Amino acid sequence: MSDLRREILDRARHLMVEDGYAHLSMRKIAAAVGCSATSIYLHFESKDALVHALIDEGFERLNARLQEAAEAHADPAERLGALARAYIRFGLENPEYYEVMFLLHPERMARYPVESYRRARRNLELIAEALEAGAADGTRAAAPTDVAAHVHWAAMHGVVSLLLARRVDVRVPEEAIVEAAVRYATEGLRTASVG
Amino acid sequence: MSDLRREILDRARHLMVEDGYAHLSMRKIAAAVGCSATSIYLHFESKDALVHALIDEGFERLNARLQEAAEAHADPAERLGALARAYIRFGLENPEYYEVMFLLHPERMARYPVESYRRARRNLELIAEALEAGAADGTRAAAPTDVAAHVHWAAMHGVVSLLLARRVDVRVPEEAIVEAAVRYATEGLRTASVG
Amino acid sequence: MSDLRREILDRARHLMVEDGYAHLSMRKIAAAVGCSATSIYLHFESKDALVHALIDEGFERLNARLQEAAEAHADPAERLGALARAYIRFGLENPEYYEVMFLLHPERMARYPVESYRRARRNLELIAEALEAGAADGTRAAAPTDVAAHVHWAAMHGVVSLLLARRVDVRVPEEAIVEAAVRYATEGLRTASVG
Amino acid sequence: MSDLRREILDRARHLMVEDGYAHLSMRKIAAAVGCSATSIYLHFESKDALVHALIDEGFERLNARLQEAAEAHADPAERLGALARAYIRFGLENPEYYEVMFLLHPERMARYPVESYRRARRNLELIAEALEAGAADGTRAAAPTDVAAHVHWAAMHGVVSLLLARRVDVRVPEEAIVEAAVRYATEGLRTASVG
DNA sequence: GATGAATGAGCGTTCATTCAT
DNA sequence: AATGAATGAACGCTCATTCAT
Repeated sequence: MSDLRREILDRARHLMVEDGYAHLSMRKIAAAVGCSATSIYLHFESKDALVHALIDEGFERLNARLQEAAEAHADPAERLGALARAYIRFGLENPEYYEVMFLLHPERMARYPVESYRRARRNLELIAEALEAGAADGTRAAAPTDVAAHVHWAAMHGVVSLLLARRVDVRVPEEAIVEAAVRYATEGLRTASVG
Repeated sequence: MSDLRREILDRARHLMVEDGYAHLSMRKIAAAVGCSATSIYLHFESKDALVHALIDEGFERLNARLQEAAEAHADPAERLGALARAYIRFGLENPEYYEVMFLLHPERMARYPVESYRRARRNLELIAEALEAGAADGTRAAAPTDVAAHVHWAAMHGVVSLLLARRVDVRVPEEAIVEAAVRYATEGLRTASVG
Repeated sequence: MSDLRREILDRARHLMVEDGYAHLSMRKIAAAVGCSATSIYLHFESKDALVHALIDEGFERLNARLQEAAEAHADPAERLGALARAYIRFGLENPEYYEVMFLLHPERMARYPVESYRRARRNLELIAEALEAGAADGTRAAAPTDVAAHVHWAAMHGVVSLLLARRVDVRVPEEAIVEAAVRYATEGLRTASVG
Repeated sequence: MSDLRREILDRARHLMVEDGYAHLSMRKIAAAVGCSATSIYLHFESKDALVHALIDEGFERLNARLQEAAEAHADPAERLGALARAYIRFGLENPEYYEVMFLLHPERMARYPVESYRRARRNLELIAEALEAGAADGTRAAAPTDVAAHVHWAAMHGVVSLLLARRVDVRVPEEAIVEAAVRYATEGLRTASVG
């Protein structure tokens, strides 16, 4: 992959977290990179394509983190907690990726390649697998794990997106919320929670 | 309130859910309403003012729903569940309001009157009060309720925003996710969950 | 003349000196007056007509000042000096009038009634008469007084417009320039100056 | 310098003298040039920047003319006359430049680079130097030359601006006025005129 | 592989003016 | 005598994109 392509992606990410997706423009990226706006088109078919590339990268990185977390813990409950923590951490540490990964509605994103979304789904599967492991060893009720996995994910996503959007009262320490959310996810999905 | 003003707000809301905030423009609103772009300025000082009016309306409606839910249940746990259900329902039934209320970063929204944000905070207080009532009657551990309230809110918000963004696999029934999330919120915030 | 009409003219004048002619707008005048923009049209056919009314008023007032100055001095040289001083003073004390009276090119001012310009010409005649009186009593060479009158006028106009436009170095005292210009006009038009 | 940039400047100048600064718009310039409005922004950062470029050019040309006039005459009185004539000629021959250079109020012109105004001041210095030379050789009283220089300038400026604004009766020959003004300036600033 | 020049569409906003009441 | 509602035209400016070089 060309250096310029790499540079463009990085600058675009940073611009996005600074000014927001709405204010991301080809000109500004070019100016930040130090090349002409035209040059970007040598590496990306369009602005959409560039954004899609960022989303892809984001999912790849998130996947790696979750995979790592999952593999580090054999115990289903621990694994679930580790997944939750890894997810939130990723979001908070990579706001540039997170925003573009989840704040855009797919239907509004002209022709986003389906294949990329498949990767997104892989994250859910990691959660679902942990839940199933829990069901298998009896620490967790057998239940529709796909539903539970979505709820788990939603809880994590909610924390990340409220924090990133600065919707949380600054007097409430971020770390406390994260830890409570992780515990919440771990405990909340226990036996009783999914019918 | 003039008919046109009402019409503008309604069309703007609908356009927002169709095209997203990013693509909302005065001209498009005018076209949808069937008036000139200039006419909008007879009712709203600026585009920002129009959006703020929508946000205000949204918070007012959400508030009403939550208040109603809270008042309908004396039992803290039930009240918490009712709040969760009301919140999610509101979001899913009013995607137009929800998007503009919660998906915009406040810092990027230029001069949104502080007073309106106070109303937003009122929602959180309703949750916090239910949690405190639970702590008082012993069904719930005494704990920093502000943290717990945020986590509760985040879980609901996560469900709403993933569903609105069509991030959830269509084969998983929406209703199942909502119900699981509500139960999850009710149970998950029990004694053990917040240290 | 109706009170509102008077009020409109006055506010318009003041707005003009504050924001400049370019930024004078019917809305702003209306807001300053405290009436609706539409109401202005009950008293003035158009924005141009309003501006023309201001110009008329301005010339009327300037005329009065010059007439007064001319009548106060029998000696031609003194009269000339008095006219110069009166002219400059008028300009500096009534920047609102002066700007609109002289900074607009007549050809750019849709249909300005010729009759008003006749009043403008009367000012020149006052100067010309003083010059002719000087020629008659021998203190001044017989010469084309219309040319001399224009030059006299131009010198005064130059001082006023540079001062109003803040083109003059602030370290040079305004009063010194005015006095020098008056003396200049009085002396400079002596015998030798006009061939 | 690109051809288009040159073309834009030229057309803008001509439009300004036809319609006045107030009616100068990017779209009109573009239409006159035969390019899109957007293209102008490839050569000028903003409308202000374009106007500033015109002002700069204007001062450069005026400076050259005055410098040339000053250098052509050793005798102070002659030099003063030559400066006056050169100034007036420049104004009458370059109404487009003159308007933008002197008819705009600097305070209303948003961030005009100070450095450019320094060049404007250089013109005044040329006059002041001639006056001082006159004082030195005794043909002129020692006196505050800055005041006298401003008055001299004002007289020339008055002639130019009245003529450009077509304020002068067409029956009075322009050439006669110019010559009288030059003579006036030369003589009028003699010994007696500045105390 | 890289660029400068160019553009049509669109943006939020302001304007003078008209018209029904 | 006065107004609120309405509008078409225009404003300066930014955008993603194309094309010849």
